Amino acid sequence: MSHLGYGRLMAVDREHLLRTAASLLTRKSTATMDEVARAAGISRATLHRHFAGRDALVRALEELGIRQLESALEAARLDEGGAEGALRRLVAEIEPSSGFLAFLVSENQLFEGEQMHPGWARLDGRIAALFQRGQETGEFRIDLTPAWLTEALYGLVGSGAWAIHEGRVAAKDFQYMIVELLLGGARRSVEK
Amino acid sequence: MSHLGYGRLMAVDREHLLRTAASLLTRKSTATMDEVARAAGISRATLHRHFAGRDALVRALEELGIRQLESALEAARLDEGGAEGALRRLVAEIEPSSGFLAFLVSENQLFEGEQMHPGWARLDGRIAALFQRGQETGEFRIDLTPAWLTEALYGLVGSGAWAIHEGRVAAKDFQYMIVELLLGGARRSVEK
DNA sequence: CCCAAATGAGACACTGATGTCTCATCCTGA
DNA sequence: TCAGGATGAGACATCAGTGTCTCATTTGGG
Repeated sequence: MSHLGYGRLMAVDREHLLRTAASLLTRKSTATMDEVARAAGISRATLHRHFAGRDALVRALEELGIRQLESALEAARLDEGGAEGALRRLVAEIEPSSGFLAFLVSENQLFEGEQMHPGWARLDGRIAALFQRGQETGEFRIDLTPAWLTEALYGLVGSGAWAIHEGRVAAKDFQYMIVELLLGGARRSVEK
Repeated sequence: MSHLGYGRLMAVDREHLLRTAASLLTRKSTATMDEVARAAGISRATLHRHFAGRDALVRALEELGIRQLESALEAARLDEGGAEGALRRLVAEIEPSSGFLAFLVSENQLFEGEQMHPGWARLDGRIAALFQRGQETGEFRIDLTPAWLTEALYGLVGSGAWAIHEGRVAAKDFQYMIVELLLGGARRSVEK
């Protein structure tokens, strides 16, 4: 018998379907429902049976992205050790999802007006809290607000993913580029 | 008689029309041709008489954005004085166009595959040259490539514009936030 | 082996946006 | 004043994508 949506026959793996859709839409944000279905190796009819429409699909992808970012935060153990080390771990954990997250951010801007998923606010808060902790321990400067540093992190992650995608920088430098710029800036400091 | 597109009667000011469209699309990137026309106070038919289609309009807007950014580069006098000062002037000059440029960047990503306007490459080169000059004078660190610093600048400008639009940070802090983060980073340095 | 669930393929209507066209009207310069 | 260019309003066809539906087929558990 079925409990909650899981019948006896499970030909399509919803999670795998979502990840395939995420991968495709990361590359081509305007992909059609038909293209998404084909990419996942299923028919458009079946795709519609799992997600009422494009909107529902994007919403589900949004939750996937939130889960991925939450996992990254967990894995980075933001509360442990120095704030700088925590930030380095965070960027490293975010990297695999960076392209997908950039897609979701651009989609979110389109949802403007409608209420956004509360998960983003929670995540923003946790990242901002990391910056604030760094400020309180004296590691980070206090004239840049945690909110701005959080936004800047998103922006740099997006720029990094894009720059790599365009071949302007090497993929292996992702982490270093972002963390070094975010932490140290472009200015050549004296004590280095 | 008319020479090249400029007839005797010029009821619609093409430049003003473009700026109105830019303003609207900056706020609502999915705006319809009809909405663009209404925003400019003209009919859809007239809009089509000036721009063959949505694509042509976006292309024209792209050139407007390139012109604006070029003007910003000129006004910032990138070759004068220290690289840091030049960068501060550049960000200040870019600020008024930041939202519009962010729109164009997102549109450009959609044009992926087709050849992009050569103006962007020229601008990228000029900005990258500024960072390189800073590296050669010893002002900037050399472990972050000019190409990455250029991308990072775009990303931070976009994040700044977005953060202000969302009300997460104050508009008056735009310049300071971006330049300080880009130059000095979040880390609290010793000599400050 | 059998049945029910799940899927694939395709037809269909609907929608929103686009691009084209016509015609009446307005405006401006000569 | 007048002629021609420019505009506004609207009709129209087109197109792509979406959402719904049906029906035949496949699949896998009991």
